[in-house]
Order: sequence, then C-alpha cells, then structure tokens
Amino acid sequence: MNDPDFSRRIRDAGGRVTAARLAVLRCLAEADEPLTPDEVLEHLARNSDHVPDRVTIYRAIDWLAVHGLVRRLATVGRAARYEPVEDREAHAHFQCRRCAQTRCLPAPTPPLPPLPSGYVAERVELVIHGLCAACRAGENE
Amino acid sequence: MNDPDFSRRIRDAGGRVTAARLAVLRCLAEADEPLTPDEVLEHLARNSDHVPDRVTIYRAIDWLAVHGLVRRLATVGRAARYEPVEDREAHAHFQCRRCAQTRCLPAPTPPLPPLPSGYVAERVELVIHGLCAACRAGENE
DNA sequence: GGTAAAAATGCAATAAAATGGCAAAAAGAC
DNA sequence: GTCTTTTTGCCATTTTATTGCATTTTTACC
Repeated sequence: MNDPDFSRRIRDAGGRVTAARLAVLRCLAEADEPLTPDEVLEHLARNSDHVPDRVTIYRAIDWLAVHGLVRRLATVGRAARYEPVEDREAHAHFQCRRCAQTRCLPAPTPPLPPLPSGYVAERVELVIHGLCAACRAGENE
Repeated sequence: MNDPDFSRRIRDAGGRVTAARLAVLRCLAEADEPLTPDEVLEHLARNSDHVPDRVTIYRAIDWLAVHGLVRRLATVGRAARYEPVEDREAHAHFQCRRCAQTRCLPAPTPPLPPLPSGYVAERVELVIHGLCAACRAGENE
C-alpha cells in the first residue's frame, strides 16, 4: 500500500491529509503487529525525519480510529494497541501474559453470541492469552 | 457462595485470609459485571465499614489474579476490569464503545486458532464491541 | 491465649498512559 | 497568494497503576 493510497483514504474520510496522519497510518500498516502510541512514536523517531509530538500521535490515532482507518484492540496490557483496518479482516490476536507482545493470528470468524435486546454488535474480537515462545522458554528466570 | 468458601479458596491458594482479599473477592462475586479496581473501591466504600486503601485493593486484585481466583479481562476502555473465576466459565463479554460498560454474555466456547510453534494458549476470550441499548438510544446527544 | 516470623496494609511519592486548553502553524478552497 | 478552518506543538492536568518503607495483621507454634 503506497502513500497516495493512504492520502486518498484520509481524504475520503473527510479529513485533511497531514504529515502526522500519513506517518502514523504508514507506520501501523508496515508493522507486523499492533502497536501502542508510544511504539508508533519510537518507530517514527527512528525511521522518519519529521517526528510529531506525542500528543499529535494520540490525536492522529484517535482520528484514524474514529474514521475507521485503524482499530483499537482490547488489550490486557496497560497501553492501547492499534492495527490498520485493511482487506485482511477477521483475525484473532495472541497476547503474551509475560511480555505483553500482541500478534495477529489467522482465525475463523467466531459466531456472534446472542445479545441483550437493544444492543448492537459492531465487531467481534477473539483474544488468545498465553505465553509466547520466548517467554515460555525463559519463564523460570 | 459464602464467606467461608472465599476464605477457603484464598487459603488453598497459599495466601493469608485478609479483610481486603475477602472484601474484594466478595465484591467481584456479587457484581453482575466485571469491575475496575476503582469500582470495587466505590462498592466497598458504600457497602462496607472497613474500606481498604486504594493500593491495597490493587494489590489484593493482583494477588487474586495471579492465584487464579479472579481474571483480568482484555478491555477497550482505559481501566482494567476483573471478574471472579467460578464454575460458570467460557463466556464472552460485550463492551459498549460509548459508555465502556462491560457485561457478560452467554457464549459458545470459540475454537482455538492455530498458534505459532512454541506458543502456548492458556485462555480464549471473546469480546463483542458495539453499542449498549442506552447508548444506542442516546447516541445523537 | 501469648509470642515470634512472615505477609499484608497504609501512606506518600512516583510512574505510565492519556487528555484538555490554547496560541501558532499548516492544509485546502478560492 | 490570501483567507478560513483544521491540525499541531507545548504545557498542564487527569486517570490508572506501581514502588518503597514503616506499621499492622495473620498465622504457626508453644
């Protein structure tokens, strides 16, 4: 996915195409796992010449989330994690209880359980908790 | 579930039976939805004469979670939410994107997706995102 | 019941994650 | 290029959670 595409998606969502939004969207799209706002900042600090302020990153992510370009995941760790909304949908996430790593898994779309009357479901999320390979190996340290 | 039972479960887990642990466990068990530490504190402040310090509640919850008596849920909201681990297992949770309400749903146990080699799954969690009845009604306010 | 060792608590300080206000800067329409 | 609106940067603040340490409580043992 190239930058003109990012620009178009931002414009289509009704917002201005700014350096911060492009950088954040690009960063999340290039990462192979969901990132926290701080991780986005780190990545930009390393790979980009213009580094937006931390608050700007929060606001850019919020904007992207509200307009459906990124998704905020349910997490057990303290910081929120975000991933881009792309074609490849309906995947589960694995969260390591030791290192808080979060990674994407292939997953069948889970069935939607019955909801109380008046409730509307917008998204189903499947979270697998456990230990990643590295943490499992070093658990006794 | 009565207090002697709570005491026994705490003792069986290898810890001391303290007022704070009993109060927190009881509070979570009586609530019909998962609570944040602050909500636990509020409940105790209203329904109990000895109100533990906020830090004590955090520590009691942590201890209960580490020893398997309560479970920390993956949340989209900012604060962590906990629910007691009881007989009635394997249920999904609904989280309202507007008011952050989190409630339990009946749910089939979802299938476990394949994990990368070396990874171990310990728990599968199903989170339904959407709007609760009240927020759906008042969304245009 | 009384006593000692170990564990848990309260309090103050601190850290981590996120948000709000407002003036300055940038984006887009013309 | 100029103007209007949106976005950004910076500072302060809030919310959520954690750490250090002296004091209190729990429990094992007599």
